[in-house]
Amino acid sequence: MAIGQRYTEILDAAGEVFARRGYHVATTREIARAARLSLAGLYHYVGDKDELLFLVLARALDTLLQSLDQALAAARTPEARLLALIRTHLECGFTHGAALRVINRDWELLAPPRRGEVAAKRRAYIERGVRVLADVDPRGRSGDELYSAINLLLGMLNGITAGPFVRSAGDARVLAEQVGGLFLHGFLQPSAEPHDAALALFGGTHDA
Amino acid sequence: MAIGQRYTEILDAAGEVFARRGYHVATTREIARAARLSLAGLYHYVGDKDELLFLVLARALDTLLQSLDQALAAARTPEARLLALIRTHLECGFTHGAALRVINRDWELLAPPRRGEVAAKRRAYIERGVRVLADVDPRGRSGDELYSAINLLLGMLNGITAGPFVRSAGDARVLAEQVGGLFLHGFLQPSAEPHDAALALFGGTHDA
DNA sequence: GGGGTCCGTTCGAACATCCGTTCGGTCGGA
DNA sequence: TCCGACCGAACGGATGTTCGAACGGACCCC
Repeated sequence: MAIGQRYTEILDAAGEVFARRGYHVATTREIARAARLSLAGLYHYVGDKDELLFLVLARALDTLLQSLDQALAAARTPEARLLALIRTHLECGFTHGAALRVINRDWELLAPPRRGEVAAKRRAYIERGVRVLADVDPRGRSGDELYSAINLLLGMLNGITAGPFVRSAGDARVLAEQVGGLFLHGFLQPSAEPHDAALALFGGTHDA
Repeated sequence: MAIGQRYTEILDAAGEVFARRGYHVATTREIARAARLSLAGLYHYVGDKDELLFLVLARALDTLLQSLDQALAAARTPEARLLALIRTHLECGFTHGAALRVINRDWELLAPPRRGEVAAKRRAYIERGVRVLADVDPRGRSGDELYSAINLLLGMLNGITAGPFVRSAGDARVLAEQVGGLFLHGFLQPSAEPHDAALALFGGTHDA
């Protein structure tokens, strides 16, 4: 492949616009302008608005999966692997927040043939999560239970990255520890770490 | 007020269509058809598509808040109150799943004046959650920490109700216990209850 | 080296369609 | 006769998409 540089620029622009405005509010004209291209020029590179969304989603999921595998390989203990998963997810949510937001909100808008492909990548990602959870699980939970648990965890993480929180990548590390601690030991855990100001870093779900 | 019955029928239809298709994909013609009304007939009752979304959201949030207050008043211990919150949220997500889905996905699409009103209701709901969490908190967490924690919890719950899980209201009770247990005691908790098949009730995030 | 020609890139302008919204009018009961 | 409920038909605008053409460098043949 080794796709042209112009091509990736267009995908970057499209991803940014999709994330900021949502698939249906974003117009092809707006995307073309963001890519510094005329409308017809955009259609020279891409056949369809749907294809544009697909490319953005596929690329984002690929880098997310790649980052995850890299982080998992570097971690030693099962617990560290879980922390790595959480941190990677948050980091991707902060740095490429644009793309991740599109993934969670707009991927169902894809036309069926391409949606299946994106769904497969999503499943692969969740599959990784299940294996990580299985390793830290003290009691032998069933696959379905682990599947549910990882969905709960991802729900928490997406709740963080979806809202207008802090977006510094530096926060991801300390934030991951907090979230991981809560997930592993629960809200009732007496007092895990003394650096408790971190959870206060991100706020709530506000409006404009 | 005591709004006419036809009016609430229209809101029901609109909420169902919004939930199934999303705000921008749903057309006023589709909503009119679902309400067994002509297009112009729909506009006799409602001035705007935006107003329609607002009414759906406002009504859903009102019933959610009302159900929550009712459940909270009936619960005795702080822990029971947290369970009640979780169960109410899940029940609303299952029975009126349509509306809740709209709340989490489409409320940002409202035009600014009405969006503020909905945001206020949202904040009121979260405020309830913060107070509930404050009561079960063993260490004295700050308001911001509690705020973050309730957002994490709601993220989990929305992750459940957003996906294509089981929608029977009977599941909500046992599911709430499972989720509540996980949130309070953590994933590492050795073995809380023996009835572990419940978490397996709901599946993952699939496609069509 | 020069003229000709292809081809990738880019554009302005339009086309077709769909969607939110409105207008004028009909019908039936008070 | 009035009035609210309801409808068929249209209007205006926005949006995804396409068409035909211009520009410019690469390559070829003489």
